[in-house]
Amino acid sequence: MPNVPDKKTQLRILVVDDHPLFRAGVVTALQSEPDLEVCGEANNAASARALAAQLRPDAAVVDLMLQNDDGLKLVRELRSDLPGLRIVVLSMLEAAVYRPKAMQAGANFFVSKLEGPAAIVSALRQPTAAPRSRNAATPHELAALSERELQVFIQLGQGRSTQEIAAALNVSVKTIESHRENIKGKLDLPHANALVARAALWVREQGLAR
Amino acid sequence: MPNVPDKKTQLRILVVDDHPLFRAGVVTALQSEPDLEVCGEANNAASARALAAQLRPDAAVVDLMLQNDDGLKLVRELRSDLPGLRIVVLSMLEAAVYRPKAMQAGANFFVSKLEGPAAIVSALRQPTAAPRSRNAATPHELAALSERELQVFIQLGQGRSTQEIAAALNVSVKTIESHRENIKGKLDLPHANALVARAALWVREQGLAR
DNA sequence: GCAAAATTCAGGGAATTCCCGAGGACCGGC
DNA sequence: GCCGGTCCTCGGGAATTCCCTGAATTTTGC
Repeated sequence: MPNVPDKKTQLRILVVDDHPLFRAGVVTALQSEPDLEVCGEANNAASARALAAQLRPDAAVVDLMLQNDDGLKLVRELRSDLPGLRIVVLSMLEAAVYRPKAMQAGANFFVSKLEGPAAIVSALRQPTAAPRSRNAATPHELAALSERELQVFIQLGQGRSTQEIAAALNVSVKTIESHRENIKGKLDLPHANALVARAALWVREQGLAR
Repeated sequence: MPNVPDKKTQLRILVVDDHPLFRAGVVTALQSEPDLEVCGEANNAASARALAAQLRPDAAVVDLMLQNDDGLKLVRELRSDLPGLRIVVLSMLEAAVYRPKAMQAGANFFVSKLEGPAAIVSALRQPTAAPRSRNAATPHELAALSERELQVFIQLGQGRSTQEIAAALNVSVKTIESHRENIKGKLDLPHANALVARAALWVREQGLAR
């Protein structure tokens, strides 16, 4: 029943997102384009890699915030597994912070979820930009934070104690203390209270609040 | 052109979500059900209220995390505007935390975005659970704080250290420590980080920042 | 493969937090 | 006028955190 366009020009796409509703939205949007074909869907990193290896799609649309996995790590792995893969990263979070990280991890495009389906379709059709790591302008002040530091920063903003964070991340309290110090350095914050207050506001803006 | 089922049994639904992709997913899912009809879409609180007033839908599907607006506030307003409206709240965030908040704000159902489209459809078809809006208000959870405690609380929220606050108020550090302890007791906060984070959010809401 | 960055943690003194207690001021009620 | 309650102010002291230095290991970037 479905029309079968020229297979040479049809892009086969893998969609990775752990939110069923959101994934459905993406798939619907892509399926309505005749030159795009969703060849697989995954809701976690492991099945994404497995499907990618098996299906060898032309492109992958990957959500950064996977429930149990690290989206950036998945991007790196996919880039390593299939160097020619066109990777479009989606993220709910602030583009200024995560675009550089995503691009550096090997993504070809970054689309905010605030943008519409057209942005994804457009990205998929773009002549493949090299996985340029050179991030464009205005790096957000928090872009300087590493992934781990961001995790700690978020939990601080949620009002958790150093001890609680250490327990949650399964590392020593000393490690969290180090992260706190590094974050303070990168954000130029004078002491603990300023750090927590700053983190709380950011977390609120990002909708990550308790 | 469109099929026109029995108007008595067809539910007219307003979809509110600021993420175009996500909204598309929801709309697609609902439109595929013959007894449901999406009569309007909004991407912010203001247009949601306007559309609700104009279209008078039977139900609304509302995302809790709107970029520039407060989803809970919108739910309260919709409940107040159209007491008979069936409100289904969607949220990316932790259900255990936000379900009670949403229900108290006047929602009839709460669906996690981790659940599929079926959960929304199912919720819309449920016999309406009482809205039990018994909210009235949360006048000032901070009303219990004394004048002095409020001063300390505000400065904590502005990211100042105990020492800085003591200097600013011309009292001993020990005094500020006491105030901190009393505030923690009154607001039922477990430790310093929770206190500062809480204060930072309140200070921002009141426009007292920096 | 090498340099840089990230992540992990230790040691240890300084500082803060946290709990217990307490004295004087103020205020409304009996 | 006495009494109970709250407020504001501090002290002692143990527990905890902060903060700085240093460092080993792993990961990432050319």
